[in-house]
Amino acid sequence: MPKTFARAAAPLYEQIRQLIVSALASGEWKPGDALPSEAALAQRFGASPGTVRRALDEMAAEHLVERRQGRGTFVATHTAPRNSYRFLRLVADDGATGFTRELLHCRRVRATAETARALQLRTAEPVIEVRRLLLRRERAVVLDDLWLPERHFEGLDSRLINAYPGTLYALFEERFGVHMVRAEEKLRAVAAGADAAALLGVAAGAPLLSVERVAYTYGDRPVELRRGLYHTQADHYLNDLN
Amino acid sequence: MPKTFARAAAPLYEQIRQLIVSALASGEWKPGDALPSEAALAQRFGASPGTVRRALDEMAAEHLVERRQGRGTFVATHTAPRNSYRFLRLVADDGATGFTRELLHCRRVRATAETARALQLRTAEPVIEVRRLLLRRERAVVLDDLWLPERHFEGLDSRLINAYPGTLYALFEERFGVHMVRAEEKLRAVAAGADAAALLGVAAGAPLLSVERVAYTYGDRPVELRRGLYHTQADHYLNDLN
DNA sequence: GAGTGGTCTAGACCACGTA
DNA sequence: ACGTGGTCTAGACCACTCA
Repeated sequence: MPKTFARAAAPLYEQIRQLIVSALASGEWKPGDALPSEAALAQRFGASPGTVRRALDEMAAEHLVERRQGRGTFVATHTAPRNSYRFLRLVADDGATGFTRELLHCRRVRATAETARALQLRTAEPVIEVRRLLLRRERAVVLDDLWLPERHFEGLDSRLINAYPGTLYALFEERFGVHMVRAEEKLRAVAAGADAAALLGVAAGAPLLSVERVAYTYGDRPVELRRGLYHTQADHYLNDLN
Repeated sequence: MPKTFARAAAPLYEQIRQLIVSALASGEWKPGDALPSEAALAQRFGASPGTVRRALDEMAAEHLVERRQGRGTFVATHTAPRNSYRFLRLVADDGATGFTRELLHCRRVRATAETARALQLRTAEPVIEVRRLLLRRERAVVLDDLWLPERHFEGLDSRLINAYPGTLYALFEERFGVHMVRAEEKLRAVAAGADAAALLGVAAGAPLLSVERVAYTYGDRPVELRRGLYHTQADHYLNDLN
């Protein structure tokens, strides 16, 4: 193998990582699928197994793939029960987890300037707006508003959401081939408006935790804007810093 | 017949990682110090350089050490400017960062039951209580209350805090040998009480972001409880999910 | 038993920082 | 020129899963 070539380029393991990410983005392997073995990938990319291993280890650390000894390397999926609430940091004070869902509406609207900016769309491009509640023990704790670019979610409607047993991200992945990879959240304390107060069963003006999320799919492309209002009376947003 | 033996030993790189952490905890190398080279550590632990490298890479991922090509591996320190706000996720909406500080008080008190539980102390053990403000552009945005076990922070007082130019965590590390490694935060939206409202310049009852933090030093030992109230009018708590 | 990822080793060479 | 970490390779052996 040639060893010396002007290296302004990324290291080989990083190039391989990006090639595998591209393959994931193109749908060559879908969430839940097994990737080829390390040896096969090494062959395909003309690198040593150790180098491919390093690329896969980094992807596992980013939750792009999941490695299971004796079985293989699998594309990460929101379908797996363990990943159901990967992006939802709200836990009950007593440690309870899990929610029931109540869809309020799902409709086609035009992107506001702000939504367009967050999703890198043009203003007034069609987006799908979803509003729903998350409940714990019959009590609403989260009011979520979502905006999704219609061109990635053609056909998404109330019937589809209500018929699907899993989480929204699992639905997006299964029905629309959009897998969420990471997200950025901005948190604030706000006073409840009249409508939110009514839906969450609190007084108008009560403090709520506002969570604005932009979620990204492969290649850092933003595909969801979400604004959540969390009622943090008996729940809290748990965050590990390191 | 499945062979079910007691417990498999941890892998060698993990054992080595723990040995190095113990050395850090014992103060063999202090924050900012250079560790011995990989080769020297390999010699010391009787392992191959590759195994030591893996241990160090994992420690670098946890921000326990910092690796610099050509220079060496260094114990992570809160003294470095880059780490000044490692645990403070509040950023201005315009992206500005950095604060000025105003100490309100620093005094010796007895641990409440709740504080004792968080810090794994006995109730009524002596702790040091610190209250301070963080300001951005002359405006108070954070009201912080801290509780520290006195046995780890003997001699901490207002004079010391006011005389020290860096962050509290840098002070703790330099003067008391307590280096913060990670933290857990619980976030809620709350209504401002009278005193907090006055200090932060908001109306009583205004929504504030409550941040309860427990910070840990080497070996997952809790050494600080902190309750922050963040005024999130022109600032937000930024969090990356992956 | 065959195939997978996990651990551990050994060594070559490169890039970087310092003296 | 030297010592450091960074990359890449090659191969042995172990642990786990499944047919």
